[in-house]
Amino acid sequence: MEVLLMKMPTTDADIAQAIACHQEDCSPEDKKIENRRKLHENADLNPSSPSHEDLVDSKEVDVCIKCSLTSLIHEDELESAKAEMGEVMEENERLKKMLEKIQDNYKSLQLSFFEILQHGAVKKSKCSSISSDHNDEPVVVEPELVSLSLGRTTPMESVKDEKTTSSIKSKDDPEIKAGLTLGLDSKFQMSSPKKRSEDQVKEDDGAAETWPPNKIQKTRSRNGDEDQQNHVKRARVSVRARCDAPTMNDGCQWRKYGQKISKGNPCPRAYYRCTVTSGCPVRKQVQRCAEDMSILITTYEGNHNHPLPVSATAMASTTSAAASMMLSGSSTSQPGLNGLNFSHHDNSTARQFYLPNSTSSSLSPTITLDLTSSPSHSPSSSSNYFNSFPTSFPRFPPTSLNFSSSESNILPAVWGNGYPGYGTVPYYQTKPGNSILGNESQNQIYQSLPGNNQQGGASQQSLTETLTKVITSDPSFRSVIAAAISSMVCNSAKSGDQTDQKAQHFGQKLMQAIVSQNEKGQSSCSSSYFNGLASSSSQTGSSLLQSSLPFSILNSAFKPASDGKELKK
DNA sequence: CGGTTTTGACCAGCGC
DNA sequence: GCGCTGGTCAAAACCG
Repeated sequence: MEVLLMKMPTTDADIAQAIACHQEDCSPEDKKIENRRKLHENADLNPSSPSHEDLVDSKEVDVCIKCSLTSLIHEDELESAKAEMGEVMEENERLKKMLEKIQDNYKSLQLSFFEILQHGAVKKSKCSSISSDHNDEPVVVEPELVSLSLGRTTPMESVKDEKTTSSIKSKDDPEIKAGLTLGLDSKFQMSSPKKRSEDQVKEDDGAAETWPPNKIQKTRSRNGDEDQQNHVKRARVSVRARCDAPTMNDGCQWRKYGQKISKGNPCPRAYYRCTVTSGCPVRKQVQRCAEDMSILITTYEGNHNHPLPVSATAMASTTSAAASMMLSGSSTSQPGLNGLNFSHHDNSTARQFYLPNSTSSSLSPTITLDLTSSPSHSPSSSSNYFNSFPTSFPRFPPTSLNFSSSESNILPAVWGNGYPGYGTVPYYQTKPGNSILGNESQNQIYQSLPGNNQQGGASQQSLTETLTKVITSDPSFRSVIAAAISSMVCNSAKSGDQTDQKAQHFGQKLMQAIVSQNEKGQSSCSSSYFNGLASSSSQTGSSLLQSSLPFSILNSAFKPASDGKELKK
């Protein structure tokens, strides 16, 4: 956003300069035309002048007409450019104010966050002593003790994770264990109880926080099973997107460290490691879909331990929020508990578009974000994803969210763009435990998703209302939706046809509502609110996203502890 | 020359 | 125990 603001002219002088530059940029041919236009303008002013009488040749007349038209076009262009500049300036001012608000709020929230962390550290000691005294009772995990880590792990957070998981260890229900250690770096307690107790501390200061240097890693992987334990327990987020490039440009820097032909797919799977910082534990696997080579399946694993480039935040927030949603779903994956009726499906369903069926993937919780719109390739993505639970599924079944765009199949612009450098906005943190969707929300999601809309021609307004309820009811889902909408909006901005522009406007309104929602902290938002925004913005969603996402997630980090309590139900 | 990619080897987990 | 498979390592090759 800063880059955008820098480039935008803010004064009339800037506009004049920009216009001058525009004129200077004209080709020599344009300049000739411009000179001739001026010549003929003079001639028009003095019709009786000899030069005008010389224009008897029809060709000359034609040229004159052409020049006049050209001059008109140029004037129109200038005027429209000026008008655009004016609009851009207004937009610029709005964005500046928005940015200031966001920065202020971010600072205050950051302060609050660290305060809570400090309080949590004090409470942890109390809590541990209490838990040791009351081993029979389930340990109540304080809201502050739930990991706020999503995407980026700070040492303080990792300490929290450690404490959290250690507190959870005393719980009997393994599902709840998994669910309460939320976050992308959540450590699913997949190992046997014996191993767990021994490895717990090692894991938490190990790869889950920062990937050890290669030599250390090698030593560790050769000597022990810490790494295996870690990678087994990490949540994975798989993103399906149409992409012609060998790999999606998601804004991060990756280094390929391996390639493997996997069973069932002729396309090799490539293994990448994040190289933004040397110790970043994030890895991703990239593989083309066996059934549709145009679909790229990118599976992310781990948390970035560094600030992300602006262009990477959309993907990171999406995957993080999705992971947290999925993990919280895992915690309540028993149908009888909350009737969770979306996103889980068994491996057989997942294999329709080929998901890794490896030993580790069957153990790792995996969520799939389907950003393609290929019902023919993945019927499950539009229907089965949100169907009832399978009667049996692996312990951590792949989980899917379908954000298919009905019109745009191309890769979201946010991910397809270049690498604009690091933003000033640090990677956001959230309280993943908040991501549990209530039944109502899930049903609303179910009903509002394109593939599941019973009334195909439902009005946009009702859809908006439904989305609004869903979004406002769950902060984490806000971020997911915002990122998904952003991707669609960006697609629309690229293609630029009329239908897409409608979708673009809708996305902008929705995202502005999300931003506003976060600013006001309201619990509901009427559809009239969206309507009021109908003509308020001409900005593309990508920039809005940058402002909205951190906000929504930060808000979610401070959602009252009621969500955490819901977890246990 | 430093960073990245390629590629064969190695290791661990799982199923039979 | 053996074979299969996925994931990772590390030396060599490649590239800017």
